[in-house]
Amino acid sequence: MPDTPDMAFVAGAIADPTRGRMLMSLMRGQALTATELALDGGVTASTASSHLGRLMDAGLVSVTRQGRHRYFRIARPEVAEMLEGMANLASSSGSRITTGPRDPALRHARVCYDHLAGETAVRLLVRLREHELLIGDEDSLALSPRGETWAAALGIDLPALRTRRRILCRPCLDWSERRSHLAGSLGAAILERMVALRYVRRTSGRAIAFSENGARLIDRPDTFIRDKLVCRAV
Amino acid sequence: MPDTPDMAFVAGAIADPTRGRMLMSLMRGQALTATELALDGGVTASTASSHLGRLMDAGLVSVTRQGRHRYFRIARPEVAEMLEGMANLASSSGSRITTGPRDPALRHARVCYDHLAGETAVRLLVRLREHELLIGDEDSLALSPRGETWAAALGIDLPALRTRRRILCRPCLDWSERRSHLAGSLGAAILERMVALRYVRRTSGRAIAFSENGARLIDRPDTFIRDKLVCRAV
DNA sequence: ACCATGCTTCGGTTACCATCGAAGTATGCC
DNA sequence: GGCATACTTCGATGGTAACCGAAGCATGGT
Repeated sequence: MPDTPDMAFVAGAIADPTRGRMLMSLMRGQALTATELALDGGVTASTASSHLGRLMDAGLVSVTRQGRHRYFRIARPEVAEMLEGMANLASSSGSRITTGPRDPALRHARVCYDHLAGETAVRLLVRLREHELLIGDEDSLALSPRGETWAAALGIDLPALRTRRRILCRPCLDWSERRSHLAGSLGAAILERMVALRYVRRTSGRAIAFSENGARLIDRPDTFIRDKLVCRAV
Repeated sequence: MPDTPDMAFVAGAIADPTRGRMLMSLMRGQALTATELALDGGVTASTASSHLGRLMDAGLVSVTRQGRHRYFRIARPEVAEMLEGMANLASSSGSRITTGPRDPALRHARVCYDHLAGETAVRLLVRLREHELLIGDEDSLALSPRGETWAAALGIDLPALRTRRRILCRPCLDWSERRSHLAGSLGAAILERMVALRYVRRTSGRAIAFSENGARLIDRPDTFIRDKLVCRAV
């Protein structure tokens, strides 16, 4: 366990309502400009600039410059995971009222940093386990050999994922559904491939919409991919 | 993702060096009195009392009264996991110098909230995977059928563990070794059993010492348990 | 060159928080 | 009952941080 001063410093970066709102906006997985973050945070540009400096000092966000625009992102997946953990904790410490987004579209499907969240994401995990593409309990997941074939067929480079020091199959508690969906590097890769294949697209804001193929992949991940392979073989 | 004010409030509870030190002391897994925490935090009793109130308000610690003593603990395993994540993040954001405890005894074996940490804990995970008691990558673990038998033989009630909403096999980055050891409800249960069997005992502070049986369990988890079973069958 | 836009820096104001000593309350021991 | 210990509450003090408007700098468009 490392030094506490550093931990308090990192926690301090999160411990302000304005910076918290900024981080939540960034947790949608998209880069945002300083002006956008000022709006989301509800402060002026000068205040936002100061806050963004604090977040960068703490290593929570990184910046890319493009002309006069400054684009900010969550710095690393580990940051997103820690923020998820803290947000879940914060939520569960309070009342028992329904938590998570109120907007039905967001409850249905949204992005949680870099992977699918919402009802459809929970259902996808259920289906993957029913088809024995993922094995183990909901709290202890691993890809089966069949799952490896499935992921490769979807176009996911598993060896590349495994070179990264990041959990492959990480259950993430979906607070709106109070069940888990799939996070980790595999969860991120699945979303990435679905975007690339145009099986999903972002609607305004944070919700996600599925194409017909995307909906079928969610519902019948095994047979959907098998049908695709058969079509290619013919 | 829940509301940001709650997250900022929780982060704010951690965002003070004194409270950070208190939390780190509690991360050793033992209950501590207010006076002990005042000493560890380096403040007077009145300051400590105020800080402990803040930590309780945030749901990070809980208190048990026994006569005039107040015993504080980390409130829930989820809190410990979030603190681990944040501490690891804080450490990795900085320099590349060697992190983790300097004390060789602590590097060798210590408790990280409720499970074994240190060189021996990393070695145990390696051995469990070599013997195919745990399968999957270091970043994606699950118990094998052989592993289920092994855990039951050690005296671990797996069905009971599985009723809990908590990850069974969770890799936890051991910062002193920069490799993973086993956390999660199984990691906690293994330590609990080893304590009950007197295979390990706490030394002063945070380090842990192994009995001969404990050392053999770490080195040869499979054959050690098999030998034990054979002895019982004779 | 001029103007607009995005963003940063500066300086001032206000509110909040961490600290402690003193006093108070509850518990335990003799 | 008296004293010691553990801990909490109160009030005062000092320091820090969040906020903003104004000014300044860099980039882009005409």
